[in-house]
Amino acid sequence: MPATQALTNGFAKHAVAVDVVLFTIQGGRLKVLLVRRQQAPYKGAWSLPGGIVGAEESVDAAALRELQEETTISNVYLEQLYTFGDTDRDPRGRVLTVAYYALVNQQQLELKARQRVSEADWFPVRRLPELAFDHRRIIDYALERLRNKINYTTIAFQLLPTNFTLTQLQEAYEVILGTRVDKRNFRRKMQQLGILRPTRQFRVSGRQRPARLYTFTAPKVIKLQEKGIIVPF
Amino acid sequence: MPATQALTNGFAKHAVAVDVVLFTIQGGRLKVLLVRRQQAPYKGAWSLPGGIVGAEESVDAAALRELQEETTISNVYLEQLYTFGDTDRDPRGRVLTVAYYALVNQQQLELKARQRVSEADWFPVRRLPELAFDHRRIIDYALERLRNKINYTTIAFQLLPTNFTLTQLQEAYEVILGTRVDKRNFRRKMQQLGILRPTRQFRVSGRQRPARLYTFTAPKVIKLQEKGIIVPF
DNA sequence: TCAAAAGTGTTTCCCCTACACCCATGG
DNA sequence: CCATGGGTGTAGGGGAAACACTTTTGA
Repeated sequence: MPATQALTNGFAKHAVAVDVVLFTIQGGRLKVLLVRRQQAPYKGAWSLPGGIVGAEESVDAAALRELQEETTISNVYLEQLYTFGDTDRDPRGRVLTVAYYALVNQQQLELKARQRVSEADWFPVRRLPELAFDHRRIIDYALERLRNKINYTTIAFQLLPTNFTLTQLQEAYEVILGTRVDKRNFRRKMQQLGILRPTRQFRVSGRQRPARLYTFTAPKVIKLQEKGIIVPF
Repeated sequence: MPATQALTNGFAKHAVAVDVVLFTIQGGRLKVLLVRRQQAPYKGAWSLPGGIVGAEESVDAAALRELQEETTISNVYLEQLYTFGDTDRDPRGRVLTVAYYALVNQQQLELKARQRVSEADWFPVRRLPELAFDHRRIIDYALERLRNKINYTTIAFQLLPTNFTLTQLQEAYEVILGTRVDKRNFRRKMQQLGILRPTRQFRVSGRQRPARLYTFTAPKVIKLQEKGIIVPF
């Protein structure tokens, strides 16, 4: 018997799923992508995009695959959240799920709408419909993680286009934290962090003064170990 | 066909394990519990306590069970860490593992030694032996989580006996963070947090002035949302 | 000229930090 | 009386918070 078989015989095996909480900011609200279930249980209910992990597929790869089945987005920020392993999560029987969350910006979103097959839509996190399984709990958990992490990392930039105004950036923080932020303090702190580069472009919207566009200099999401915490203002 | 069967037929199923990083403080060092593997692969190598999740067992319950197979500890602080889902972690084939970490104090430890069957021992996190699988990585991850979380929660108390001196508490922080801490600042900050209650007891050790014993007032691990961050001093 | 958002500095206060000596006890 | 850890206060600096007016543009 090959060594490969030693463990896989005689031990319990489990159905393992992935579920992805995909966040974006749209119309000044934080939203999540939900898909309508085509089969029982919870047929017709809204649920998180997700599915079963393949036999020879890594869990991370499965999460990415599910995301790409629902969208045409690439280069998404995707992070593992938590594994929900209670025995009674799924009425059909024992299904573990490894939850992820992901962040995209509206530019990336435009691509998506054309390609969708099954019904999917964006819902404000403060106005969620009834959800299948324990997906409401998973979203709550994702939101908590996002709120914490925005304070000491640069994930907020994942929700913005490549070029953005400082007001857009501030709105991202406000929408996620659910609080107002002082404009002058916010701008000073952001500029002190040294992760913004001003461009020579401006964004005109209506009849106000045009706003300067900035880009994010760091190539990836980074941890801010300086005291550059954003939270209370 | 009952609904229970709908999903469990025709889909990939996976072996799912739990692994637990059990920390304690002993002799002024942060240590983890390791057990010697009895079978191939990695036979004879040190590894984290852990095992396969049963068919009808929740993942949390499995982690707790593994802990109790190795120790007689109850009321342990146990927290899920991360799910390692690469396809090549285990040479026998595909095995997912859900990693946990746990914290115990020396009082609880004394109970343990009598009951152990298989070989197990405590190793300083800075002097780990060669480890089976990707367990080294799991320990590193657990340590990182612990170092972060000690700054904004009260988990450090899980490593101390019910009554402890302020010096013991400070040593716990120093051992975990790997840095020295200013005694006066530490004591002031801890007392300001309002989570310590002085007892009327003192601990005598040798020929010095006896140290007052304190207890932790909060019933559970709590988040410190005040600015009571502990880190830099 | 008006509406609407962009952009900009200063002061106050509190918290973090650095730092050194006396106390109580057992041997 | 001496060695050992227990226990205590203060002064200075820096970052966070509060706060309001001018600028630029299109209509």
